Amino acid sequence: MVSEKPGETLRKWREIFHLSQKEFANLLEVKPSVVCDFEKGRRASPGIGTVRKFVETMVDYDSAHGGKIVNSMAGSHTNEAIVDIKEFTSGVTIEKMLETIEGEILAGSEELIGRPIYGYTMVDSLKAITTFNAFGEMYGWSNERAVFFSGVQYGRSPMIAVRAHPVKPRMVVYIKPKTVDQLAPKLADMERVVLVKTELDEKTIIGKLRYLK
Amino acid sequence: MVSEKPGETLRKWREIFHLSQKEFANLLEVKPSVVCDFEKGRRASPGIGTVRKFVETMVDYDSAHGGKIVNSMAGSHTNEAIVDIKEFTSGVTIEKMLETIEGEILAGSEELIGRPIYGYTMVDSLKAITTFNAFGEMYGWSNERAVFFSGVQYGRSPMIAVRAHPVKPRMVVYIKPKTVDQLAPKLADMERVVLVKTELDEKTIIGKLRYLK
DNA sequence: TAAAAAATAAGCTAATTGACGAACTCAAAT
DNA sequence: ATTTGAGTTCGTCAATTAGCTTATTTTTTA
Repeated sequence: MVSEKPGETLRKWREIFHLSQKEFANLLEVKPSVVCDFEKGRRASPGIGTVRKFVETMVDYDSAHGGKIVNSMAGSHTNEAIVDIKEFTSGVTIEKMLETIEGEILAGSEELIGRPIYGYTMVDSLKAITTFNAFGEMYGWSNERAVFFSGVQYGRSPMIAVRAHPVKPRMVVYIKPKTVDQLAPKLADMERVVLVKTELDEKTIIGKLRYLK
Repeated sequence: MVSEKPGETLRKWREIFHLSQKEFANLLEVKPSVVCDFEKGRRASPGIGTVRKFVETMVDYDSAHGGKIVNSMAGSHTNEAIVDIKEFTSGVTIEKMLETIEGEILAGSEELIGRPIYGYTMVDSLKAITTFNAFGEMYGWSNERAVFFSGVQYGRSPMIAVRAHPVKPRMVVYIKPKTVDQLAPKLADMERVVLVKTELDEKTIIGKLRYLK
């Protein structure tokens, strides 16, 4: 929608949802001419409020009819490996994060822990590897984030995965690792990632992180 | 950005790009107070033109600095940015491809242009970046392929993306670039990639390539 | 602690949006 | 040949945005 021709995009969507201008206008509680004006680009730069209203109306309409269209689009492959994924509304420093999760630093220099991160992803290590490529969906809207791995044995494969993947998080946290192989901190240093372990369990961590914004 | 609080989102992004309000305002060619107004929500529903301007400015700024941030986001999510992606049923030489798209070579030695490629991907540079999906899904069945970039400004960040990504195409085509930064051919040479520009537009190219098999 | 930088706030103008409704085109159906 | 319905155009107008300038407050940094 944020394109040169938002009107054309809007029209495409309306057509996908099989709505006439009149029907759509009724749902929106505006007159059909308004819909037309937008589609034909009389208003070149609609406010995002308007855009949101339009999109929400179509989605609501679709859910009320069984969600056929939306479901067929959403990557409904909810990845089992991803336990939790969240964005913060503002940056949280790695330092702050460390306190919150009672983490112990395994790798990462002083300068790195001042950097802000904007969200986190919690992954079940075993599932991430055995099920298909969870690493693609690991990143939310920012990769300036922390990635938590649970079910860690030696902490080798998670770091190798991070190393192999083109997108790097800023912080990797091992949840209750059995032991930590000496290779892991070395890889973390190479990637300039802060590597941390915590003895808290998954639920406790999620609970504590809820109050970070 | 199309959220309840576009201002907060905007700020988050500005911070990720490590820009002060003043710096960002300078890039946008507006006064700092304007940036503040948006971030603090004095304008609740900015036009999508404004949104686009803001995003493009950040992306351009990033490209001019090596595209670190944008490149590091590559990998996840869906594929709005991919305009077209196709596999040939047999190998087509780069030479043949050049003729077809009326391309002009910017980098790449004689020996390279005899190599066969097996498909192509056409990417909208801006969308690749603004929709955060980018270069992860660029490769089809074979990486022995051409990658077309449309919406190229200076051709810097596309080549840097290629350089950063573990999988390399054989051929990179810029569709109607504004200008081509001298860095691009250098990077292409390093990667042993044939770099080409064409003045044909996307649709024409897709049309012509349809008849290659 | 003082000075500098960054961010907010407030007030103002011009341009644009968001909405309406009436008149209009164009195809298809009667 | 006329009706119907979907879509378009356009004049109008209040509300909002986009921008400026000039303080003022908050946060950093020296």
